[in-house]
Amino acid sequence: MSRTSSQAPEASSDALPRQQRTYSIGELAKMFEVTPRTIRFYEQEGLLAPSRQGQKRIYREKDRVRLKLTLRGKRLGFSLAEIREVVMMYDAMPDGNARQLKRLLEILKEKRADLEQQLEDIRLMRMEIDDVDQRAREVLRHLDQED
Amino acid sequence: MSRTSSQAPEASSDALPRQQRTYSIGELAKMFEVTPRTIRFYEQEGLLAPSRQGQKRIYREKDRVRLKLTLRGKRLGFSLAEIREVVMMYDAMPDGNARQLKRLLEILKEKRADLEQQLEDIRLMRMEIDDVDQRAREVLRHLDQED
DNA sequence: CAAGCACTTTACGTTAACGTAAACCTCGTC
DNA sequence: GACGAGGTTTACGTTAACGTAAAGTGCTTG
Repeated sequence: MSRTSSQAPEASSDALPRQQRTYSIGELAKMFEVTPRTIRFYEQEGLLAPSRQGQKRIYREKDRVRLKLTLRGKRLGFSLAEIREVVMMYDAMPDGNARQLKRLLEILKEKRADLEQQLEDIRLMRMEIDDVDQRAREVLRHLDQED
Repeated sequence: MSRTSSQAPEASSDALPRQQRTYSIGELAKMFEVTPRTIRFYEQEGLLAPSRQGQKRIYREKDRVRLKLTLRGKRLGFSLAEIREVVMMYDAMPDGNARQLKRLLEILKEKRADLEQQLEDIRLMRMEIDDVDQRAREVLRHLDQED
């Protein structure tokens, strides 16, 4: 697992309201500590849809948020397909028909269940780590005393 | 599929204390809902080391616990390499030298940090899921009223 | 003894999620 | 006008974590 990624740093110099700012692919990449390749790949997988200015990709606030959510999902071990499933349905919501919406609710329920399972897993793993930690410190203590 | 209840094949199979029980690869596989292939693969990757009885693998309680821990780690998105790192150092602990032990403590610290990050990620993702859920239900409510 | 399991090894196949390389634009600037 | 720093597409390469298929071993059961 990768290191903890910080909260998105505030857009620096300009007094532009976030909603109007745009980002280049390189900016986003540095911001989230991923490569441009990764960002293009996510687009190819249907997770991002930046507009273009000539050939160049232009990312807006919405895209930045999506990328943030995507990376968070990844840290939690979700596949890109799973993430897309939620993200796309979220976008299709406003004009969604009832069946689509109910399907969405189901998916959300599943995801929530996954998260609960993870919480339990984390709890248990924490305990085990603490245990190993304790033992290791104890062995160390004995080694120190031997000298 | 159905378990034909024949006469008890092996005596005292139930009364065995867990510590003495052994498992076949198939038993473990069903127990954890993975394939035998997966278990063999984990062995090949140095995460399990069952003894043999002739050609067949014999799993003891220790192996079962290891498998459990491994699968939990996987659910949390850790790679097999990461899991092995901890598990193997744990085994090397009793006769470990100081440098090894300190390295282990560092690794544990990292893992703990990962878990904390995950807790935060889960918290945020929960909120977002709740939000999407809310919106979806609201849209549904309106659709129902239209009829 | 043939058949059926459960197990074994060997080895090639597959998928997700990118990495990496090549070859090409398009600026601003020295 | 050469150049370097960004960006672009296309396409092949790589790694982790298994899946899958083939061919063999050993037991027990009708």
